[in-house]
Amino acid sequence: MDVDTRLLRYFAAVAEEGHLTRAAQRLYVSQPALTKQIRQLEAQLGVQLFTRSRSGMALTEPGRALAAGVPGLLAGWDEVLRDTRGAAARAERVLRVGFLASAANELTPRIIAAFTRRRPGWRVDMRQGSWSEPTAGLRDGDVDVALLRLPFPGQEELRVEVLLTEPRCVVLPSSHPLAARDEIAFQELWDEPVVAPVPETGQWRDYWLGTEERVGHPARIGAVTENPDEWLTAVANGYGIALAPESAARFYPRPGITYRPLTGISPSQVGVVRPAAAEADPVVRDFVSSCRECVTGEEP
Amino acid sequence: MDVDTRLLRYFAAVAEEGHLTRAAQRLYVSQPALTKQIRQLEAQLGVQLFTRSRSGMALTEPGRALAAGVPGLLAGWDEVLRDTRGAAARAERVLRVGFLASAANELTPRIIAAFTRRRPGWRVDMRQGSWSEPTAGLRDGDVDVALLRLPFPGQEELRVEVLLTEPRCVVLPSSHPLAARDEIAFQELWDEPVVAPVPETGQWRDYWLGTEERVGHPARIGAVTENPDEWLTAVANGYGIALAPESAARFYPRPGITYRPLTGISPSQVGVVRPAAAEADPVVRDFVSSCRECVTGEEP
DNA sequence: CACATCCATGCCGCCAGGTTATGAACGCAG
DNA sequence: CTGCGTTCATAACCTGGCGGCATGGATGTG
Repeated sequence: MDVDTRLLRYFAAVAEEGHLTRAAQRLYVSQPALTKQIRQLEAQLGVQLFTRSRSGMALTEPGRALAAGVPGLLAGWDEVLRDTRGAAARAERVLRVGFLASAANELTPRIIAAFTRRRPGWRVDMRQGSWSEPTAGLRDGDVDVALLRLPFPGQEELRVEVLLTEPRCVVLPSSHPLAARDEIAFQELWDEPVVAPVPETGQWRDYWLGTEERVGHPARIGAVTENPDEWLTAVANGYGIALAPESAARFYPRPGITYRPLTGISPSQVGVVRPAAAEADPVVRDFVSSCRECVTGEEP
Repeated sequence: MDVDTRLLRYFAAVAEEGHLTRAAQRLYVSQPALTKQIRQLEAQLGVQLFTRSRSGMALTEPGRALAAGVPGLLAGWDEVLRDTRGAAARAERVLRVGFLASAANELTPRIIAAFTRRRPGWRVDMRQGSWSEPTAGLRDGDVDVALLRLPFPGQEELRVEVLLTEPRCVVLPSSHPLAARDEIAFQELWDEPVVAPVPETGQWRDYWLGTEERVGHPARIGAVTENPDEWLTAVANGYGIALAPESAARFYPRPGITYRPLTGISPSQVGVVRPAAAEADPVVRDFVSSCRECVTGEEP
């Protein structure tokens, strides 16, 4: 018997949530669509998977059996998918490099140039991840190596090598009173609402909220954003201020946005990150070497 | 990314066959349909899986990666499916009993009655398997226990208990010269074409061709059939003769068909069969006990 | 008793998969 | 060289299924 993995995901969602309605909104489909799908799954299997009631959908015994197996199947499929895509990238001589916002700043093109010198015929694919995925796809095998700002969650199980350090500054709406100042102390911003990344980013979020430097004074969240564009727009619209690396002033200038130097806050670091397993991959090693080469002296 | 397992089966077939056209006929779909599906799979993955040429479809490197993973996924799904159906059967108090043709003859209803006495509230589901599946679904987990004629392929890894033994006879078209005889020696039939089961049945097929008793004189196959109906029809139409258990004369009488006693051939045995793992299942044990009870004396 | 919250149903538009028929490229035999 | 058979690709068409909206029915709650 054949099924679509989508149908399995539907089933898993309903099994987890215990409610058609809630599962439906989590899956971004209408509730009737889910009703139909689940009923069809039951019909195809010839098995009743749920007992319906006013208070939701409860798994039956065979439903539990299916629910026990489905996550493993989906994980297996995702893994095969990644392996296939990885093989395709290698076969096409593509190195997939993940990053979140500005990657390694002005260093980035130099790194790519150095890598291309080492590996003629290879191409570098720069892939910007969303902030809800703090490793830019590295943990899921969607990229081979990543340029990330530290710290980020899951950092411990990955190989990290710091490339550069730069001060953090503050992003203000140009209309903000402090925007006129030449330099600002972080403490002056403690009561300002902050435009923050999504909660999944864990310590990365804390870092950009300046939690450590607030010594217990909690940050007030003014808006939650998924990527640099949303983030700048939110600041420009006055939802709050934000911390940023100094280079953001060069990479993300924008009308209505003002960057100002900040004191009383630690600098930001950018590192090159790869899974421990990739240590054996000569192409990844070459990329890391290229990063090192661009950092250590030999400036143009 | 989502896929239908059907699509994965398509891919696996093409990968194995190396030809779109051949895979298409193996899958019973048209070649254009396969073309479209495979191209769509490639498009969804963003990966070229095959290199096309006049002489077929050859896997690319990423194609090989996918081909390596897909069989495991499909096997995993089939297993989850079986577990779910098995759980459903247990939950509904259904014991699924497989058989191929006549099961345990007149004993069958008595066995079911005895089982129902031991397990009130349980229902027995008798499932006739096709001859291309010699264990009637036992090996695939489609049934919990089976009533089968011995020997059959794969017998060694299953628990078998002989229930009854009965002579084998011959099935002839009524118009056959030998149909007039009261008793026939097997040797007289050596040159007759035989209506045989499909080749997958292995030693089961050999047994019903009488290979052992032919001492090297090979059987001539007159027709290949999948189930009792096809088999009797083939005999009635004169495609050949066939061996059968004596009870077939009672269970499968049919105009144009004559059963005659046979000498010079070993008798047939029926056994109750279950996987070693089912030894722990009290319901299966009760069924086996019921079989034993009906065999040992205590006739009505 | 009205209301909120479940899931189920009916209707409709659209897309994806299948089929048949046909085309294009190539190898092979006469 | 030419016709035939093989391969995969393309085009036109039909249908079934999926998803969306609106609504209904059952059940507990203020």
